[in-house]
Amino acid sequence: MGHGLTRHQIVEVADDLFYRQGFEHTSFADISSLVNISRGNLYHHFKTKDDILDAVINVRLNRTQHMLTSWEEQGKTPKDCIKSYIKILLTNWSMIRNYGCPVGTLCTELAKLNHASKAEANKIFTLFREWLRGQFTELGRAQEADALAMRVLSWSQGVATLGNAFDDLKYVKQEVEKMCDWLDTL
Amino acid sequence: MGHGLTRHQIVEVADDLFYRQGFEHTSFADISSLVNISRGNLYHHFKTKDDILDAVINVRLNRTQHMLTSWEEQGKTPKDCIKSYIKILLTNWSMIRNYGCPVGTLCTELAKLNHASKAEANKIFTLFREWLRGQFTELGRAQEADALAMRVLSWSQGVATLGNAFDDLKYVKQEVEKMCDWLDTL
DNA sequence: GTCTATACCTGGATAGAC
DNA sequence: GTCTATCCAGGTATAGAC
Repeated sequence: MGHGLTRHQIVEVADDLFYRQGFEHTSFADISSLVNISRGNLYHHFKTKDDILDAVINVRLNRTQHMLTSWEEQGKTPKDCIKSYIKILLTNWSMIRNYGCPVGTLCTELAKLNHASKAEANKIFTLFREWLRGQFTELGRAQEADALAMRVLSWSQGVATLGNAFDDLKYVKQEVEKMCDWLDTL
Repeated sequence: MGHGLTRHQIVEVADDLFYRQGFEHTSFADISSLVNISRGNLYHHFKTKDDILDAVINVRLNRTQHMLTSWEEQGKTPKDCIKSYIKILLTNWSMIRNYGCPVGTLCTELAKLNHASKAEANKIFTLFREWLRGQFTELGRAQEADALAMRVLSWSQGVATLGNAFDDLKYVKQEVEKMCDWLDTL
């Protein structure tokens, strides 16, 4: 199992394809052709497709953690931080529009496949949940912090799903505004 | 192309499998073995897998339409009707828990596959949307009826996705209550 | 570490006997 | 209408040469 540049590229490409095409729909041929290595060579780096998935989930967990940390560094108040989360609906709109929310769609796909890594994928949701809970706690809402975190999570999930289905940027913009307004009333 | 009992059974089984396993993950072998016919025979009834999908979407559209009509017959007020919609989260919890929302998950899968029938599947969302809009209009909220309909749709979508990911019935119950309370304040 | 070749299986789809 | 046999493409995975 390599740990070098090629392996890194494989995970990067797989991450992208799993998001855009779905895990199951992505083949070894898809990945290897984009990395410019042979199919057989892929197996030198990863024994199975499930191994690639685990590596992808790990990368997503790390990337999410870094994003959350950088939001905390940039935002002055907890509300600023939470708004950074809300606004990814717009920041990533060009992707969400076509492929939905990367977290939600992976979790639902793995749920249907009854995949062994389903629990790992769910951890990405948990990461967001606990971070949001922390922000609401800092806001002085310790008692209802988890419920508020879930509220923000589910709101954005719903908007991502419907924004994707109806391909409606205007709607997403309105909802993002509503969410920010709602947050300001807290 | 047959129109008899077998064809009906095929669509019924495919409907169930597409929901539980996903469209792509469901094979002709899966369907034919459950209908107790040979794989080859399946092709007597449907030329392609996409044809089966179209038939399934059609059935779902019809079923949804009937459900909406029966809600109107049962509910005395528009709020009763909307609550019938909200409560499917609990009525169908044993399925949502494992496989998510049948409408949302099909739409996101077809979006990733860039499937020709994506637009057809989205019509199920539209059916709910327009029916909800009608209910809010009757409630005397004509001007904001569509926005309210989208609000209800996205709220339930978000709750279904997170309820599925965290396998949390208690959370779903709380959200259903919150949605009903919110509706009562309108 | 990288590549080719290849085994093996499953899936979608067709042809033709009954 | 139903079946078997079969084709072909594509997918996962392995062996072994370089």
